[in-house]
Amino acid sequence: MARNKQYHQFLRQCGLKVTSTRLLVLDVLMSTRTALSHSDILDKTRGSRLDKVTLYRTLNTFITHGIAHKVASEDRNWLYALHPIDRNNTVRDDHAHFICDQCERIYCLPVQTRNSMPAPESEEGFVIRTHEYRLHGICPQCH
Amino acid sequence: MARNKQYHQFLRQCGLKVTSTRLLVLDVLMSTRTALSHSDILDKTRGSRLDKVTLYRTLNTFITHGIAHKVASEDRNWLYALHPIDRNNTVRDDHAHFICDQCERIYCLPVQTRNSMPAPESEEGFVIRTHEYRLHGICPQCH
DNA sequence: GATTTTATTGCAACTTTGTTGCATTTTAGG
DNA sequence: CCTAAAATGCAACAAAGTTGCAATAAAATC
Ligand SMILES: [Mn+2]
Ligand SMILES: [Mn+2]
Ligand SMILES: [Zn+2]
Ligand SMILES: [Zn+2]
Repeated sequence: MARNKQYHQFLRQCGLKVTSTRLLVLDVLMSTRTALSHSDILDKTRGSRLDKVTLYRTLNTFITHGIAHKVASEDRNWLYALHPIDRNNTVRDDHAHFICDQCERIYCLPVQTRNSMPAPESEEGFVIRTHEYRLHGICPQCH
Repeated sequence: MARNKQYHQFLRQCGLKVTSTRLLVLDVLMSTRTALSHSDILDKTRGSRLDKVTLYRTLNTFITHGIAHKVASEDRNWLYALHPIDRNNTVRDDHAHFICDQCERIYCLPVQTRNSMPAPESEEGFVIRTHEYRLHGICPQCH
């Protein structure tokens, strides 16, 4: 409940009205290391009669306001996560998505940026603007 | 129709029965540069009364037999493509997916392998086995 | 070439994920 | 406290994909 004040301030900074739904969803997303699906979040908020449509809209609002982003899971639905934050509290938009082949959880991991971006091989006319690294393997939980 | 003989041989090599559906889908996938969705393929085969379930099953068969692979599109559904083939006719499983931000087409592009894989930064316990590069930008068609 | 075996196909019904329209409620600011 | 604007809940809908089952087509054996 001390958190709530911080979340409140944070939402207002983002130009959003503060609602109980937004505080709730923000808290769920804050308290996980892995990206969560819409139904994961619904499960974690059982008892708070949060409507599924409202949750979809809340997540989209978070995305359009730069609070969260979504990642496609291996079984074709969206997982949502807050933007990873650096040691110096700045948002890292250059990060990788680690997909555990065993538990299927997806983690947003900071990666070493010294690696150069893979360039298309002898292909002309492809102009790269952004990129996403998806890493597959085994996560610490499943090791 | 000269192609059909090649496809026929190819399917048998893969341990699959030769059916008109498989020949048809193989031909569609052969004759495109970009990954296609289930409904793209249905559209391109209109007139051949190919059932949607049969198409899903055919695509999955191609995947489990190493003929094709699927890529998640930006709007959360699967696009299917044959494995890209090298100059020396060997399958490249190390390639990038180029997503055009304008036309939303996805291309499988060979990439220079000299770039090292991005390693997780100071994170322990993540064992990377494979990876996928997703590159966003503008494709030659939309340039 | 006909027969048998086995895999593939088509259809209907269903599930899961996500969207739209609209009436009601909540928020923020004066 | 009052008001305008935004957020919410509900019902109905749409798209993507799956399951079970009976009918059909491929290929192996004779
Ligand atoms: Mn991420
Ligand atoms: Mn590919
Ligand atoms: Zn795991
Ligand atoms: Zn394009």
